[in-house]
Amino acid sequence: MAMTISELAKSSGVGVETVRFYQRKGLIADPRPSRSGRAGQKHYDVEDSLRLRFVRSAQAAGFTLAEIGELLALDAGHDRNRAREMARVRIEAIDKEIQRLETARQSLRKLAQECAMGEAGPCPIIASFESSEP
Amino acid sequence: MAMTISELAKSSGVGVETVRFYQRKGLIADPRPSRSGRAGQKHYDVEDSLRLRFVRSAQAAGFTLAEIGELLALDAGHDRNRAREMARVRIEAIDKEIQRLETARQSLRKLAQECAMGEAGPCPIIASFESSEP
DNA sequence: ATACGGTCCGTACCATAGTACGGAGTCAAC
DNA sequence: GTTGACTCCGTACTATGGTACGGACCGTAT
Repeated sequence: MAMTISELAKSSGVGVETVRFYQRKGLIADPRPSRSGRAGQKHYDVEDSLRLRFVRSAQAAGFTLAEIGELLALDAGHDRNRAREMARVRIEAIDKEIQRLETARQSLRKLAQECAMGEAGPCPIIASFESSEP
Repeated sequence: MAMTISELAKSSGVGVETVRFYQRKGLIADPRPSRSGRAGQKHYDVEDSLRLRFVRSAQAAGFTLAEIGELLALDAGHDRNRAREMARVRIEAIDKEIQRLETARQSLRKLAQECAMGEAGPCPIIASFESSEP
């Protein structure tokens, strides 16, 4: 059950330094000095591993580390309403971002296509800022 | 036609400091000492404004400032193939990102829904890392 | 003539999310 | 009894994209 920091890191697909960074940020539990292991070393268990995985997946959902810290605090206080609210806000932000990316994608595709046909003149991908030269 | 730096900044919706920052990065043309204006001051024109707008829209498409610098250099060398290639790569990256966001959105929505119905137990948004507590 | 607003330039600082480094300790094997 | 692997801890550094600050200067209005 007990893991060293490098085992924990490997089990969650992050680096040792990243684990320590999250520790400093309070995102994973304060490591407990091990009773049964080497003096001065900490040990971690499956709970820590799952918590670390939660951090990574919350990050993938676009939460910042600060927000993830808040989610963890909310959980400690059993504040489900606030957690749901945060999820809602994040979903809205994701939707906006998807919209923005799709717009960018469209215009980029259009420009690339214009650029592909016709070798004359400046590339339209870049030309926009040249269109009013003397 | 000639503008001061603050007029240029305003015309493109950025701050004066940001204009100078882009200048240092070589993203907008070296300002020319003004002939007709105040001694020691630079002036800018519509071309600069368009260039600044190009930087902002390329940024919106997800290009980094370094890539934008490359695009501008390519334009100077009339290298349309490379510009098209960069656009293609960027479109692929955008597609991947949209996919990633849609996945994140789905799982977040699912979690929020699970959280909404049923007040018992820990919030599923956060609970994942608690599921194996003793 | 001096205060005000604007500019120039260099440098420092901010947030975000890590990554690296150096010194010290500890354990196990050889 | 020393080497190697691993850990701890603090601090520093990285990249990205800005943002702010302080001193100097310039021109105009009062």
